[in-house]
Amino acid sequence: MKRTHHCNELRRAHVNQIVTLSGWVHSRRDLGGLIFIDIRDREGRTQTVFDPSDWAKERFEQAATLRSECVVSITGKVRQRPEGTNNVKIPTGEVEVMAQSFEVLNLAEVLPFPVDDPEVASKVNEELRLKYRYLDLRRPEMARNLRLRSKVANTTRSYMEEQGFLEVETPILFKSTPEGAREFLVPNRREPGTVYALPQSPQQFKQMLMVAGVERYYQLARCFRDEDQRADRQLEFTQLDLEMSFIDREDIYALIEGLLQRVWKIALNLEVPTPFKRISFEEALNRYGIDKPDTRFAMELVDFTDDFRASTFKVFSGAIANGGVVKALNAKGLAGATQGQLETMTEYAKSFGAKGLAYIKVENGEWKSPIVKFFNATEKQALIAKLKIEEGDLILFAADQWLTACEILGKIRLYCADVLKGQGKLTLPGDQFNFLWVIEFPLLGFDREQNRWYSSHHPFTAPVTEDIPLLKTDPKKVRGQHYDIVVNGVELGGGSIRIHQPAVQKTIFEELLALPPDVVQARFGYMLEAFRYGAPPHGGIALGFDRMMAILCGTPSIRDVIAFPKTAKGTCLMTDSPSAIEPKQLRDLHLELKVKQPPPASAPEA
RNA sequence: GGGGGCGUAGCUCAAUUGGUUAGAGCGCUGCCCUGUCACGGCAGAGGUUACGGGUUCGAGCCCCGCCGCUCCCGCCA
Repeated sequence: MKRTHHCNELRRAHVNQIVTLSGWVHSRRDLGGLIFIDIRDREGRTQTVFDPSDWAKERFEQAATLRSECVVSITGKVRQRPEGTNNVKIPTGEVEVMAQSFEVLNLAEVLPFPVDDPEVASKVNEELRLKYRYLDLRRPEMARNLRLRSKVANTTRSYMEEQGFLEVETPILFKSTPEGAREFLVPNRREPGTVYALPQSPQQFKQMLMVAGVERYYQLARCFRDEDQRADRQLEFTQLDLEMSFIDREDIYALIEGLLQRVWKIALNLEVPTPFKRISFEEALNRYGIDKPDTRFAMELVDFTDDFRASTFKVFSGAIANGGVVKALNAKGLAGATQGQLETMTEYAKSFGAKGLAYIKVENGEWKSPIVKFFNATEKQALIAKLKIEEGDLILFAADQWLTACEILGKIRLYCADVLKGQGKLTLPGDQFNFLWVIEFPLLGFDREQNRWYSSHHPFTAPVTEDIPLLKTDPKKVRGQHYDIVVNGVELGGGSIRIHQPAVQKTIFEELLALPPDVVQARFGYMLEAFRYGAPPHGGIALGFDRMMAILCGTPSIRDVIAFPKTAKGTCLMTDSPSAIEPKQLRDLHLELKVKQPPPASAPEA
């Protein structure tokens, strides 16, 4: 019996046809005389009916033994359901299949957790879901995520092809470039002591493709970073990686806006307006305290540096005298914050090196605060005017160096938003997507501990042309031609116009990043050489594909959009990897273990 | 590397200040049931309270350790 239709296909138009459905027993309702078996496949489910008058007693009893998740083929005649028995919850609910014959293709033991009940299944311990991922993926919600991912990948590829991009695969076995994220290393059997590294991104290869004259490259590229994980970070993840020649930033903006517009239309049937808003790094920090602002709610930071420059409150005026700033935000309606909530916010402030967190609770027409007694009338008036203070508000202050003060309040702003959401005072519509380009990042940051400059993005980012003279005089002021695409507070991706002149690249490596020439030669020599043979101006971007899918699927964790994700500790609970290896494998690789090797999985526990 | 949360039946969860035989719903097994779709009814089985110690007359509960999952900070050019 070969299947003739899938389980989401039959409608009234199919009535009287003989059909065969194949799939899993989703549920069985045995009424004694009459048995209903819902058969489920990837597409949906269909009700089949076993009527004893159609069957030999023995065969009918066999049908009664079919239980959840057995794999079956059922053949029968499609008919309209009797009056009043339609199931409006499923698309096939107007018809049913009167079973005439069935074949059990495989039995199923009782599952470790239910896959047929979304309410229960969505709450199942993730450890169990990961161990039995093949069952977890049977759940319609997870299957939907996989399907949407495939659809979006497909949409992305068509769009990129339409735009003249070539999909090119780059190596997974790459070389170690120990700047940046920790890498996964692969020992080389052929030359003891040497290793490959798995790429953190195809960055260098895609730039070489530009030198190669590919002009427009893209790839759904697997990337690897051996860092600790998060809900939105896995050891291996997928990026839409692309690079273009003979373009400027505007071309990238337009390309990505077009792509996201199409993806959102196809995945969610939503019209995304373009062009996206743009905000400079500096403005993002000033207003939201973070370089990936969630602009769906305001609660913006307000500057009070000028108002408190001469204040008798030394915590504020002192910070300003030290070259710092005073900033505040108004958490509207949060005057009732608990002691614990205030402590959490104070901890945020302290984690940035602040001594504490100044606040004002506006309750019963009164300003309740340990610091308000230090404020004079003018200062109070400035607060009321700029923060629009009203009954029930909670005002929070940061007085510190500019970046630190912004970041403290940025954290607190997000925390307050979470609290307000929990109290139902802030509601963000599920179909609101605030896309935003964050631009004009500083090209370099300064590491006080190591007393050296580092690239805030990566060392291939081109400076803004008019800032190039500042490279040697005031590196801190140099802006990079870098851009991040942000949606609802999530960094969806980032990229830049790259350096294509060997001299500029060399200056960055050797003079600013202070890499010794021999190190530069060993790591990047081939790039510098390549740039000498006619490198076109070029730039690109990479979008976190898993993150984008998580947003589209409405889930907080990228694990829900990756078929076989790893745990926070980097293990695969289904296959039990990583695992110990045989001594012979170590010998082949010329490796010796300094730690006691864990016992092979088959050995009994010691 | 650090901080928080969780771990009780196959699953989801209860269990008063530390006090009787650790309960419920779902699932499972058996019987009954011809229009169910969260089918219904009756009966039943199912527990090393993650694991190892400790305190106590007595520990699911308190303490120490350890394992696992998870969230966050650091980290992620």
